Amino acid sequence: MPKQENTKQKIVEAAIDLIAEQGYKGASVRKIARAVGIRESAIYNHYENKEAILKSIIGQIFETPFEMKEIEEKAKRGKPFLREFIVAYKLVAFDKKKEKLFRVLINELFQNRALRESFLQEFHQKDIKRLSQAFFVMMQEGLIRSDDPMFMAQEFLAPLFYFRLQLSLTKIDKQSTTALSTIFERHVDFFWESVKIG
Amino acid sequence: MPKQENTKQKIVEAAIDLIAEQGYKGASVRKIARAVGIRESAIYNHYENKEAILKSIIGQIFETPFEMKEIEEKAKRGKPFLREFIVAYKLVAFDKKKEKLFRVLINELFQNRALRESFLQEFHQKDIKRLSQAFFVMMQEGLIRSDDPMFMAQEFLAPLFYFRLQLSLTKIDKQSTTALSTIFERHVDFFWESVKIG
DNA sequence: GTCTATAGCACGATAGAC
DNA sequence: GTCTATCGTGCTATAGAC
Repeated sequence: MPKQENTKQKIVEAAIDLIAEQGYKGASVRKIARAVGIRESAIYNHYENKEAILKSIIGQIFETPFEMKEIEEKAKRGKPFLREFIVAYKLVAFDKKKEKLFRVLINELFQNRALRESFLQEFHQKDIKRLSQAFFVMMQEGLIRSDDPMFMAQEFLAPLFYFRLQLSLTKIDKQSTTALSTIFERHVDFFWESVKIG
Repeated sequence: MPKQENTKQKIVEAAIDLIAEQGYKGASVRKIARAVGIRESAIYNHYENKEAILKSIIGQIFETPFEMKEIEEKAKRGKPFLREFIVAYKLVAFDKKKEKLFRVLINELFQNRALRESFLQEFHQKDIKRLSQAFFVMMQEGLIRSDDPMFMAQEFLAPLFYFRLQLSLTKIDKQSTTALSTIFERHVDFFWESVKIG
């Protein structure tokens, strides 16, 4: 890997750290350069301007963290599918890098239209679609009660987002996250109890 | 009301508008003064500094929007209690001023420790406590299945927050909110179906 | 690809006249 | 209580030497 790419990556990593902590406006080119160990002007050899760095970061936020194959097949098992989903979700929520990107997301959600649209489309719709497919299968199999699969997917997903936010907020102040460590599994249990048949 | 208080209020209103739109760092004293129709220096006759304005706004975010009296009595009716709760919640979510304050909250959640703590304690805990009380009564009355009332309250509340965020994001880009207008009521229906007995 | 130097502007805040 | 004027700082970005 050439030296250029190394510095470019260092810049974006430093920017993620700073934007997660202080927001886009607080993450000045000066501070980013200082964190990387170069001068401000050198930044512009790698990115056209400050906004280009943000764009590159936004791209990373919505990189699919995990693929789920054979949804229809796995969904037939019912609750184990949800457990598997939650394991993947937790992996993302507790991942250090992904957590930083989550903070960037929240920080800039109301400032950046492209971010908003990606959030509503990628972040939200993609999971909703996948889950509603699974719930549809479960309904057909008679595992869960009949309802609108899309809405059921929303109901399953929405608390996860909230718990993830709580986790992030708790972590930033270095408070104990033990109360939150099992909350994702409890959610699956509660939800399954809510929709299962028999 | 003296003229002083009038200007002071204008300042904080302008600040809310600007912070909701551009964040705390984007809402410069210059811009606030311009919106009020005075010079920057005049701001400092009403607030010690910029941060003092923010503090005053943060106080407003957590002013209790609605009291709920006779929780225990109302909870005995079961679903109608949840409906009443959701009506109050919707009133807040769709209120213009409260929606601006919600944006301020999200914008500065990771930047301001006092805001974070108030969010976790006031915003979250207060509703949780109230709801878990109600669910406890409903369990005693045999209206809903037995479970941890606190967790059930979380499960009821978490989607509301997510839907409120979705609503705010949709409104900011002036997209249609019709799909979201009934989502709160649907949530109550879904939830009640999930926990009711018989 | 990094440096020094600098342009040009916006920021928060203060001093002092009225 | 508001004004004009100003200070010192930090900001994004560019020019040009090495």
